[in-house]
Amino acid sequence: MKLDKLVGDRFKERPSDCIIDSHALMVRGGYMKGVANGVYSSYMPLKRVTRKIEQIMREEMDAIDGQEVSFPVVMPASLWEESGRYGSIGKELVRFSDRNNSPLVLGMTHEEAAVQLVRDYGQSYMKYPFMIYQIQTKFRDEARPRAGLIRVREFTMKDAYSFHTSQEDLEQYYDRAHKSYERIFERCGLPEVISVASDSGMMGGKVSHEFMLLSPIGEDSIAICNECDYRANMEAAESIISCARDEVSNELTMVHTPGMQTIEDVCNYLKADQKDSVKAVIYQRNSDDKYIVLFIRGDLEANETKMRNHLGFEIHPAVVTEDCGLCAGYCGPVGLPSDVIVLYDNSIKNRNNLCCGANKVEYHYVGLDMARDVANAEYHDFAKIAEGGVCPKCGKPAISISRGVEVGNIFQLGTKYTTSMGMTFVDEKGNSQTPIMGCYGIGVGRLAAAICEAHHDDHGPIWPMSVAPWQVHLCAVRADNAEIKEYADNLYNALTAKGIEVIYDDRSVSAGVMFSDADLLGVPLRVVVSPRNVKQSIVEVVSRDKSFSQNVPMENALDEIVKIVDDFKSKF
RNA sequence: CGGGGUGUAGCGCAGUUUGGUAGCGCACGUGGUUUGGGACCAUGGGGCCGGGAGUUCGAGUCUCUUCACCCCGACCA
Repeated sequence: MKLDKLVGDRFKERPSDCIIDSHALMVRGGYMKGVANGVYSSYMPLKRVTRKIEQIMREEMDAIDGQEVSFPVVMPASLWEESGRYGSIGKELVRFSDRNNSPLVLGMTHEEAAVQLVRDYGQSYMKYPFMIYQIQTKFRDEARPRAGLIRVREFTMKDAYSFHTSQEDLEQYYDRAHKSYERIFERCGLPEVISVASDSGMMGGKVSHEFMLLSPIGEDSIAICNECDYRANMEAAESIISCARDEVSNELTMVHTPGMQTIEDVCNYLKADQKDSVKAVIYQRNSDDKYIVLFIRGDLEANETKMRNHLGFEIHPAVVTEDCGLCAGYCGPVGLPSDVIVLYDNSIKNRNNLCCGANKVEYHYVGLDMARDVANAEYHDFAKIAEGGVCPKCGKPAISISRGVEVGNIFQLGTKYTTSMGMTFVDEKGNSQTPIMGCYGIGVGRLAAAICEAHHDDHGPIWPMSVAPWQVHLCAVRADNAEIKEYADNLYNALTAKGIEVIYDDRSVSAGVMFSDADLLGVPLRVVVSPRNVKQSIVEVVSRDKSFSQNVPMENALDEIVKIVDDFKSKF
């Protein structure tokens, strides 16, 4: 490819609306262009990167016995009604109608399509297990796309679905898929991606993992134990709090606390440790705005995901009105109105001598004894794990919290879709059974952005050889010089003939422009033909990250460069 | 959906307070001088100042209204 014909502008200034580096560099480097909020077109360099990522995914999916298939982007609403998701999913699912007023949806995920494709086929246990996958466009009408390709509305995803006759078989395959994912990220130049236990949310099923690139730009918080191998999404991480109890319980006493509405104010005013306080966090049920009050130790945060999972319905932070019977800022477990749902976190179980709201404006209690004063409370884990928290696995207080970009996930789906969509098979004994599913997804564009985010400098991306848009960036400095031009042309043709992917810059521009463009394209190896080098009868070969530099003799530059490229390919 | 911000050339921005010929830098075209880290001189092309409605002799600027985009939050199967 000749650089002077490469469609897409590269420029110096960072676009003002790009917050993260990968987005800015990919816009500046002529990789992509915004079309609408969260919708992008790709120019050739990005297309070549994602094509290589997709090819790696194909090879790894095929290696675990996957079969590539293709599902439709547009599906009839009736298919989604079978699983019940047509009604249960919110506005992220785009719904529209065709000319006959038949309702349609845009595919945001393809469990339904996968079951529809194989349910007639998979009627005998002998057909199992099998896995089908596709690499295709999805559309999710996200409330707030952001950060370039990290969170978009339209994106390409590799999604895979496996079908099994037993939980054991699913678990065995799930483990293979897990290892396959590790290989994919490693081959894409991101060996640092880690898997973390995650909350399965409304997808159904129990066990799931997210593959995370640790990065401050990430949208997820991850709890990592510094003492053992425990790693979990904050949403899923169990919070363990030791509950020491004072020997003597004081009497429950109401105290006047004028204007003290926050737990911090109250504790300062009462000279109490926040760990000896109970705070109320108030939510409402989405369906009818019924109030839900969570009581939790004052220094801890509520984990809304755990609350949702326990309650089994959606909630949102409450709007506390004057007449709802709850005193904002003074809400406590004693004397609460009876028409609210009350939850108690493990962190206050068995505690005594606590301070809490008195359900009376400007009053709090001290001397609260949970066992004595709130006798029939049930305690569960509703707290967010915190920095320095206790590891659920090894028990040491060694949890640290990091941010991460979710580049892939795997779920043990169970029978949610096969049951709702009536997929069955006949087992060895002639009994009808429901197949068990797993699903496995990776966002292609997000992975490309994550690679760029993890591997770049101020001047541009530094693509790993395995996903780089080209393998060699050939610069003919002073291409207006006939000797330079002829040599570089020949080298370009010879390298291309050897099957090496070369982007060739023979423009009559200054070296600065040439090198800046090369930096933005991030090709791992740069080959420079220039008057200075010709004078010494050499061709210069340098890596994009500057860790490698070698001058090869002009007369056998071709063979030397081929050798260097092969060497780089073997190191990804 | 709540809060904040921005819309002026492909990109980055000034001009808006106080209404009076549409500007600057980069990029792009042409001619020339340059040539190892985003060169220089000259000279060009490119704008419904996001859209609509108003006020006014006159609106990028004032009023109303809409739309789009960005950020924070909520949501995220």
